[in-house]
Amino acid sequence: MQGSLKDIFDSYVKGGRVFKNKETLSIRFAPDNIPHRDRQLKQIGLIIAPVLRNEKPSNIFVYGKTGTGKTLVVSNVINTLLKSADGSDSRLRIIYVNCKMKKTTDTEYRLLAHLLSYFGETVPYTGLPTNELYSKFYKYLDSRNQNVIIVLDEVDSLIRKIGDDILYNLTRVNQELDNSQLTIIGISNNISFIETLDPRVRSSLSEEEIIFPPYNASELRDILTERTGQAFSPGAVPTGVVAKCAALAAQEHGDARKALDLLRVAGEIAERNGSPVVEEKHVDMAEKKLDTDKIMETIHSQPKQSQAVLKAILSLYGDGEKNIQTGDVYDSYSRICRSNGITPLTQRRVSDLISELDMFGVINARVTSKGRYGRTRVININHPETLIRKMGDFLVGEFG
DNA sequence: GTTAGTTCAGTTGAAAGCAATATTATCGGCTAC
DNA sequence: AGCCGATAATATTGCTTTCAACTGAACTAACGA
Repeated sequence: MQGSLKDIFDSYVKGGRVFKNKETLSIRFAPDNIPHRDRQLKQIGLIIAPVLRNEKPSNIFVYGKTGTGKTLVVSNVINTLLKSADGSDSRLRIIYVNCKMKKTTDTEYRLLAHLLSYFGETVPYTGLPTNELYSKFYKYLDSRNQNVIIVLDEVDSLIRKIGDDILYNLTRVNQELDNSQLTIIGISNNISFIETLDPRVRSSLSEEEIIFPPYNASELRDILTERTGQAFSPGAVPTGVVAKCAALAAQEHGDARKALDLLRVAGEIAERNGSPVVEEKHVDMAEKKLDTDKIMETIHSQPKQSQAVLKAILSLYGDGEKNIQTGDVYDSYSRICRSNGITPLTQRRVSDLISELDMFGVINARVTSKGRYGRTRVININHPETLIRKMGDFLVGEFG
């Protein structure tokens, strides 16, 4: 009792110091304990354990939606494995590649170059035929007796870009090697992704499949509770707030990442407002802020043309137009292009851009048949006024 | 009142054009023998 | 001779445009009761 009273005084003295260690809420932070993932952890561990005896484990294919702890669990297993292997003489090599990182791995060549660089082999940035890299890679693997595990995080985006040839080649590497062994762990967000693969690749890559189901609200609550202990000052986060974050994130396919973001941003807001305690209204504000940030970010990263289309839509919306149609947008858009010295695209393309903006959730568009008066997309914007104004301000900056 | 056709205003899919990059092939110069 | 880097030649992308078939309900006209 006295301890907690002291805590309250302490935090009061520090002037609404909500966080103790904010780092622990970041995505990059790897906690030692991963609640509700014991089963997966054990499964992967069991499958992969044979490497310690220099035997080849099965290839593993891991899938589950974003924020279900796939990467976390896999990297946890890997680290523990490396620690256990430290003493023994098994020649264990683990390579982790995040295929989403555009720069390093957007072609077969780049990926191989990346893998080779793990072996200390530098290859020219460009200029060598891809086959050369393969044989180099094989040679390197085979040059010494070793057990190599390659973790391909977000393989689905890799395959979408460069096809499944590379997986085919990698999975059959073992037949070519005499001394070494290669195991592949593929991690994917997309569950249906495995079905798009070549059957041969599919069977060898997914010798073992591990599924990460979404967290439900109470599991999320456990995760958050665990992290709040590390991240926040004692007593700064009431259980109601944790529950609220968990519930909000559970609505969105149980994304733990989102739950943590909510909590972190809510904490930041509380701190900024000088409140020593995170309140539920801060969570609401945090959710709005996250939404806004996400949309503003997508807008920022849109190409000029797409921004111009959005500008056209917004200016129609600003004129009080309800039920904006593609034709109107196109007129307004070509006006904007003319006054800004941009060459306008065809209506065909603009139509696609509109549906893209819809997919991103920036606007809301759906095709409606207006009977005798044709068929078109009806566009509206379902955002709070503040966000719309923010969008408008940004686009005025771009297009005057 | 029902039914069968029309019609509009784009939507959607496929194919092809085009410019920017990436990958391969080729060549001349340089080094080591 | 063999290797290296530079450059030319070729292939691959990513974004657009062109062409053309398709859509679905409001509107119309004809139908039958």
